[in-house]
Order: sequence, then C-alpha cells, then structure tokens
Amino acid sequence: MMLIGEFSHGMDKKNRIIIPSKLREGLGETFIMTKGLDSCLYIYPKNEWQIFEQKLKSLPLTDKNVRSFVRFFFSGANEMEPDKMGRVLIPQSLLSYAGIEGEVVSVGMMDRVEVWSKEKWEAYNESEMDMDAIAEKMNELGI
Amino acid sequence: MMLIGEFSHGMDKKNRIIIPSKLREGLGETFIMTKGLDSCLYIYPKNEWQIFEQKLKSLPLTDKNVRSFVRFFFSGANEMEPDKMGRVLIPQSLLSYAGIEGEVVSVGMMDRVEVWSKEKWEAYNESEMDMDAIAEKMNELGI
DNA sequence: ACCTATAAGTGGTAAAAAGTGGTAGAAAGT
DNA sequence: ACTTTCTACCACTTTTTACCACTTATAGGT
Repeated sequence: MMLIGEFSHGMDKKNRIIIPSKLREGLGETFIMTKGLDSCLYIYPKNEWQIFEQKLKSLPLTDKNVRSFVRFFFSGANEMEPDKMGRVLIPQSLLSYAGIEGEVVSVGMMDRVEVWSKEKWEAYNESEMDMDAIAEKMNELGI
Repeated sequence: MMLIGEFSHGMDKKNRIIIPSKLREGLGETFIMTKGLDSCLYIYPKNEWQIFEQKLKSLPLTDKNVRSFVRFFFSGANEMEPDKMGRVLIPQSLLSYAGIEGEVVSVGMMDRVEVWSKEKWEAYNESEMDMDAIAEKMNELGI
C-alpha cells in the first residue's frame, strides 16, 4: 500500500483535522504522529513506525547528534486513533512546531503522511522546488 | 503497447477530461496521474508507475533534495479510474500546476501520456521547437 | 459523394460518500 | 460533589462518484 496524493482541508476550533479518506486506509486503525523534517508533521502507520523505531534504536546513543535526533522524534510522538469520521486531535506542541493555525495540507509520501500548514506548503512549493535539480535526478534514475 | 498520437479536447465545468479512446487501452483500467516536467501532467499505466515508485523509494530521505524530489512526485500522484465514458476528474492541485483551464491536449509518449493545457502546448510547439538544432543534439546522443 | 450505422465525446442529474459543526456523555481534576 | 476538559458520536452540508441521455464525430457501404 502506497500513500500518495495532496489533500487540502481545515482544522476546526477544537484542533481536530480530518485524515482524508484516501489516506485513511493506508494508515490503518491506529497510527503514530510525530514531528518531521522541514517543519511538517509525520504520520506513520503502526508497522512503519516500528521499522523506524528499530532504525533509531540501532544508532549509537553515545553520539551527541544521535541523541538529539532520537529525542526529536520520540518526544514528539503520539499514538492516535481517528474518530468515526476520520478526525484526530492534534496536540498543541505539534501544532506550534509545524506552525499550523487554520488550513492544512496532507501529503502522501510512500510509507508515511506529512501534514503541513497550508501557508508553509505553498511557500515550500514555490521556493524549494528546483525543477532543474528534479530533472537531473530523473536522469540519474533513468527516467 | 506504445502510446502515440496527439488529441485535442475540452475540460468540462466539473474538471473532468476524457482520455481519448486510442490512449485508453494502452493505459489500462486504472492508472496514475502526476505532475510532470515542462508544466504538463503525466499519466502512467499502473505497472510503469510501480517501477518508478520503487526507484523513488530507494533514495535516501535524509537528503533534503531527495525529499523535494520525492514530494514532488508523490504529492502530485493520484490513482484514477475512468468512468464508463472514459473520463477522469482532475484534482485542483494538478490543474493549477499545469495551468489547465479550458482546452486540453493529450499526447502519447511511449510508455506514458502527457496532458497539456492547449495554450501551453501551442506556445511550446511554436517557441521551443527548433528541430534542426534538436536533431543535431540527437546525433550527439547517438541516434 | 452521400447516407447510415456505430462509436466517441459532452452535459447533466441523482445517489453515495466524505467532511464539518456541534452536542451530549464520560472522565478527570479541584 | 461540582466544574471543566476531553472524547465519542450524531446530524447536516458539501463534495464526489456513477450513470443516463443526448450530441458530435468517424467509418463503412452503396
């Protein structure tokens, strides 16, 4: 099962967002939300999270950078289960990390979902999408 | 099966376009539409997409450029199935990316189909088509 | 070359599903 | 025990999906 697509929707006054139905089935009944890179939130299906956990566990905790890296993901992590309508309540700490206030964009990224504040998503797409670099990568991949 | 030919048709008020019947059989029952290079949309038959997916999945997500690259294709990707008349609904995000408003051109490109806004297609064919120069470049590539 | 038959394309409508706002009950804390 | 916060569900609205019926285009036969 591959998580793909971009979905735009709102967050309500109670800090709930809907997980778009097309992403819901790929995420399963319960999943883990945590802080992600690039100021967005990651949602992992439970099994994918366990794989990720194992990777983190294998890193040498004697390395200061590793400790920071691991703390970053574990401190932000929340196991959650959507309500019957597919919504989840997002903790305040994650909202402020991702700069989410009103509108939200959910993005399928293979084995995880990313949740972005709409403003940040749009800014990111305008500024950081270097098409030449993308084309070159495609060349490397033989596409 | 090779996808070939150029087909011109309209998009209706509900953001649906028809997949020309001659391209339909080559694409199969379900296919994946995503953002492409040169401001057009790509449609891949499911098997072709899966090959591409595996390539993307093998890239290291700790690299910021890789994340941009992967996001570009996965966020834009939509699995779709045409209705009984061969039409598909195009998501707003893809329409704005490709600058599609009214008329559309679908082009068979070997293993994928490209969907262009008609204006962009015509502009592209007028401006960027210096065939003599292109042919010379082809020679360098050994054709 | 024209007429007819068949397939492709277009517009619209109705039913189903997804998304939104809100309320009531449960749990927790004071 | 009462108040407040949190959770789960209900009902309504909007969007999406699937199909029907009509129009236009294509192709084949006379």
